[in-house]
Amino acid sequence: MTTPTKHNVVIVDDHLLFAGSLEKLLESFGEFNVLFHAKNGADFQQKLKASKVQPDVVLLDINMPVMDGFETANWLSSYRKDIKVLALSMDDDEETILRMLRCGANGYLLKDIHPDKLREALLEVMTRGYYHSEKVAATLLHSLNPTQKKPEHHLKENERIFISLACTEMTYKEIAEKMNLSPKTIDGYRHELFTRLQIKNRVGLVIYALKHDLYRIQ
Amino acid sequence: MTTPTKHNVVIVDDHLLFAGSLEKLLESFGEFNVLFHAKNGADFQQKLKASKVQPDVVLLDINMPVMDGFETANWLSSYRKDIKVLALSMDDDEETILRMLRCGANGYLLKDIHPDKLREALLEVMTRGYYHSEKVAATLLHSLNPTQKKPEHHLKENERIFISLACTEMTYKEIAEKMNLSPKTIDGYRHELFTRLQIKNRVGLVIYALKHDLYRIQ
DNA sequence: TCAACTCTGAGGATTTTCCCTTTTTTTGTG
DNA sequence: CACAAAAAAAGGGAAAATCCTCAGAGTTGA
Repeated sequence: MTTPTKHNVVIVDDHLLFAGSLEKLLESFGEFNVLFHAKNGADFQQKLKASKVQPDVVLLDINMPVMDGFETANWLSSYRKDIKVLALSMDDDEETILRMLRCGANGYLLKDIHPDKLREALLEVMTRGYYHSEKVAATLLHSLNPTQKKPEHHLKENERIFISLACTEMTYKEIAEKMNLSPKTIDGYRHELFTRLQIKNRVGLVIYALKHDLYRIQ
Repeated sequence: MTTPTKHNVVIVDDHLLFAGSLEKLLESFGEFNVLFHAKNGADFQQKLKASKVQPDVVLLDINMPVMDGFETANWLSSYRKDIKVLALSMDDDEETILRMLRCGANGYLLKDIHPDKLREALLEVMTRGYYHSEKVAATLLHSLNPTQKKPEHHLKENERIFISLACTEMTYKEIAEKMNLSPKTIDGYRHELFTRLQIKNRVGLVIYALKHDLYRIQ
């Protein structure tokens, strides 16, 4: 696959040295043309609006002053969806990766990758629309499997039932009827659970239930 | 990149005709060797345990009798994690795709793709560990952005704050203090919201908040 | 058999929540 | 400024939730 015209790239990074050398690297590949640099999101917004040529891809650092990568990606994805965003970061924790992707990044690259990977990622993000390294792909898949939150406190069957009913708009009296128990027994359940789970009121119970998957919204 | 030995593939699909032609296709690529066929998950289990050579990749149909693709992938990912699973299906709905990935599939292919894509997917799933078509990648990303459940009821800033505080174990009096308002004002907020959102008590408020992403667990 | 334990539930007190109505204060606008 | 609308606050009262202590009925196990 040959490309007649070069792909236009913009680099947004507050570290001049890094941005500069990144440009050299990109140009050494021969397929890319760096339109301009920006030192943060706000700077990027300005320069992008002023630029006659629009970039195909933006290499976006996450940690920046003034307007960070999250904000910038968010803005760009509403401003021009066709411009691809490749996030660059030192950070490989799930939280950050997912947050960046949620903000509309089309790919996520760790800064410590081999230069060839960068080329691969850039090309892929343009042809395929996305690129994710093994690490990121794994993270994505992992995020699908919400870590099994097992209730550490051993709950009896009736307690389980009571908790899920407590997550509805029923009063305790109604819950008692539904469970064919005296309201006073329900009173006892509640008190026991409050003590055992170290919570103070029904809201705490609802939050506990949701955290431990004893009740599901919708 | 050349491969000295061929990659071993197993096909699990109840449609003999499809499985047979798939084998021919794979062998026409020259890089793959089909170890055996199985007509469902149970059949696959048996044959895998009996086989001396272990496959590198399993092409797994989803819709099968006896033991479907979900179950099979699930089992395989606990039995032998190093055997890659490439799911094959006619189904392109988000639900199915995500479910299959959750069951441990390393890739998801629609049956109506171009044969070349199959080859690409097989090679990629072995080298990279995963493969996802544009459609699937888009689905994955989409699943990150839980469809914006926008509060249909327009909420004022203070109402928003109040709601999220109501999701904690604070009493209304404490919430009032935190918001620098009289408890009676909070009383008013609550009553107004109960009426407007058609809920009966604080639990209803918590549930509403969670549904509409005004409060997040953890 | 008897002590220990669990489940159930009663009595009674206090606090919090919930509801309805009215007043005061703040805010926005011509 | 003046006036209307919105927001904040208050009073009073009923219902629900919360917090104690205690007791009987059944089960279990040494």
